[in-house]
Amino acid sequence: MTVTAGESKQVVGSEELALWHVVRRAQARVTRALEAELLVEHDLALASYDVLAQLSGAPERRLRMNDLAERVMLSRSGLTRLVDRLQREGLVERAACADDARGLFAVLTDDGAVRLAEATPTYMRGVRAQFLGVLDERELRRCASALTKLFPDPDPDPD
Amino acid sequence: MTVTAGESKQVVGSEELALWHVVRRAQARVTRALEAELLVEHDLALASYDVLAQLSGAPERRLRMNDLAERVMLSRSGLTRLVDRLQREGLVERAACADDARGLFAVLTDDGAVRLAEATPTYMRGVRAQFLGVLDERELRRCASALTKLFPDPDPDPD
DNA sequence: CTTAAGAGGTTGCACGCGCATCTACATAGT
DNA sequence: ACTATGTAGATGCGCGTGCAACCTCTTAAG
Repeated sequence: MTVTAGESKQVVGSEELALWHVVRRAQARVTRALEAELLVEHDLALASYDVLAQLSGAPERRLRMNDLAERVMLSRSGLTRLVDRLQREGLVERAACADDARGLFAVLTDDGAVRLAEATPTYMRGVRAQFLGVLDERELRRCASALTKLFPDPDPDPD
Repeated sequence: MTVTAGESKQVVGSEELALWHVVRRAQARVTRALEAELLVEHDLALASYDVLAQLSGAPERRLRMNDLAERVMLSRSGLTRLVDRLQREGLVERAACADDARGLFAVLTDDGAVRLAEATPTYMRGVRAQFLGVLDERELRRCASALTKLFPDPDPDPD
């Protein structure tokens, strides 16, 4: 701990903290833009898009609720409600699990697949426009590899 | 648009999208950890910490509500409520603005400064542990510079 | 001075989320 | 078989947040 816990200003690894702040700002910015675009153009929240995308990339287009919750970074209860909504819209179904009687699958319906396909270009465009437009490829690759060291992503990246 | 909006799998600039996903995961992960630590150790939400930090770095330890809202990436109404809470805790005060009768300053109190000083080591430690521990300096600097191009940060970085 | 347009902040409202709790099932341990 | 511990999901509840509407003050236009 290189910190003195002083009155109000201390300097410690400012570059590292700067990166963290930049990441926060970037995330917030892109998330907002993406959310708004998806909502107006496809009436689809970003979290919903995430769910559909994960299911789409999964074998048999189905995932256990628990699994899915982890992948979309939601609490179990949060996912329960979200899947409720998506089910009401007919984009997702629940299916019992043969191996485990208490388990449930969230299954992407055909309608869900269609909505996902419709929304994906918007998603792509949003990310590229908001997030990547300015960066060149080498820098992107460096950032990705650097950050990936820390967070080995469990998603097979269905995009 | 290099996207065909196909059935379920299309590939387009996978590195760029991968970076975006990594950033999202990183942000979520660190945010959660930070929030939890600050909450248990200092009974302070991350958003509250942000407000205190911004005020601490501002001249006269005060900022216009509008300004502050933008810096901490909250809507005006969101900030109104947050400052309400902080004011109830005595960490922040509201002060009228001489130049503009409808304007208000949020002002960091001494108690607020103390709480911030107490919490800052936890914040630092959390960021370093969760976010930076694995990365080496050069990579960090590259990421920072790359991302900063996109998001020129308005914060004077009070840390 | 009067009016119109706009910006700063706050309030009503609804929504999405997490935590704690609960039920149902699973898997030991005896 | 019986009990205990743990896991998968769902529900009650409270909280924080954004959007739209509102009020107040400012600024420009006539």
